[in-house]
Amino acid sequence: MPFRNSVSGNLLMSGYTSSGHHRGMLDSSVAMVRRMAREVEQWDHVSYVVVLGHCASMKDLVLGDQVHVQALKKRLELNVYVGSALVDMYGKCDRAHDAHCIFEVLPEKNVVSWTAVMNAYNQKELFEDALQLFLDMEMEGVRPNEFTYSVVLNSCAGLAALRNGNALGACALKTGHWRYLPVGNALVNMYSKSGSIKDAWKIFLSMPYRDVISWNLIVTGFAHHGLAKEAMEAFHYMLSAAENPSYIAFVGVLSACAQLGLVDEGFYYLNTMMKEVGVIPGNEHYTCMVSLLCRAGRLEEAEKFIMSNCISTDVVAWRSLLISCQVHRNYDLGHRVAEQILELKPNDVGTYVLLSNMYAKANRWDGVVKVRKLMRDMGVRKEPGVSWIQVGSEVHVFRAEDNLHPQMDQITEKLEELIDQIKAIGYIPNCDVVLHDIEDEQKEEHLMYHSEKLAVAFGLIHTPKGGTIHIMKNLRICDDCHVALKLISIVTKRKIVIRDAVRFHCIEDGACSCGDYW
DNA sequence: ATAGGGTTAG
Repeated sequence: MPFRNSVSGNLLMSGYTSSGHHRGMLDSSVAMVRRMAREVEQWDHVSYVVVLGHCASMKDLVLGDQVHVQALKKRLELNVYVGSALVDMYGKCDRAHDAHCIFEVLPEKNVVSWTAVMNAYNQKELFEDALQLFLDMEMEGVRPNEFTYSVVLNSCAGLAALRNGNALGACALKTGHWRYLPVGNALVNMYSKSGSIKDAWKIFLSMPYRDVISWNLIVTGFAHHGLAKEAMEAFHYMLSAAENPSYIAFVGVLSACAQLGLVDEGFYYLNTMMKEVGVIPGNEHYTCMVSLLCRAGRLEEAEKFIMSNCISTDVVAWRSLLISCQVHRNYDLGHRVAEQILELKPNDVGTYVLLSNMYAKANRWDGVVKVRKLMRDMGVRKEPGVSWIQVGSEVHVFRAEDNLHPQMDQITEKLEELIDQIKAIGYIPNCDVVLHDIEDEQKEEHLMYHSEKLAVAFGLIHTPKGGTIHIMKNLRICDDCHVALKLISIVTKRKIVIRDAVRFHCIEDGACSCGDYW
């Protein structure tokens, strides 16, 4: 999943058993509906729970709604079992709001009801709300069990809320819930997505059992952190543990190779996958190969690779090439690729922004204006850049040129001080990316107020000396911020971990783990 | 008898 999820504001902090009279109920939904109409008079609350479980696993909202109506007629919707099953069904059918409404009116809520509604929010990527529900549940005195832990750890992973995740991890350790495989996996996932790959690895090693998901998580975790060697080692460790190498693990290894431009290794794994392991490569793998070739500067080969590997209709693969055209300043190919993408997906915001940035880099201001007009005509708007940082039990959110934060004066002052300090050791604002925010006016100070710079300044004020600063961002970090953050890591002697839309940048002593290519 | 949980490219 791309790390695009954002946060909203300052908060925080079945199956069917074929026994008895249920036999044969699940032949098909149509048959079910008919049968329901015939037999519904005889249903008790257990029947409802079983049928709703079926609707949930089949994501059959049509049937689910009908069962709901019948349950209302019989006044069974307030039964804690039926109610929880309804919450779960609506959650799984992507109707978090309905799930929450049913949950709200339940007179008796147990840990299952709470877990089901939290899960419904996770499904919708409303991780902040899910986490808040967990806190509410604790206030009500309902004790979490292993199911709850794995769900709420997932919310933390989605928010990259390391502090909450850590606290929950400590509880899971104390209560022993961490021994359950899904909880262990959720912990590995949470640490990895929150920027603490070392802790993810620690948990992974201490897990009493591992399954293919544990292995996939650790391989892709290393990959996201740009630790290609470790990803490959984990992959081979996986093989030696007699775990079948999976489709997903290969995605991890290939993306690790792509990040470091290890062309030979990448092709070696692609061949191994097809010829020795018998896993059929999919779009994900081919896209990794495209970015691998791009990373090595072999753009024309990358283009040929897309055309000859059945992914010529895959926007992600083309966009990977487009980004690379911008990085390598190959504007002719870039234009061709942008046209290609817009033919496939005329409203693709990212493509317009990249195109405009390419024009800006080439000082083609006429082109920039043209793209802006085109965007307006097409009615596409750039997604605003948002960065956030967790300090204490609160998440603080910054938008580019945000002046909404109550401590904005102090933050600006700190930032100006930092900019002066890094200018003294060679920082020159990089105007290429002034138009990163294409909707905005072309003012110099835009660079200075990119959301990640604000978040770092805030982090420096509010975290203990020498502590690592963890920042999350919904878009990819821009060139100028990347340079600035590297220099800030020198003058402040701080480690800065920033997770952007696609990967982690671990910045320390003036160097970044991405090797300045992303 | 009956309800709830984990992984995938950019």
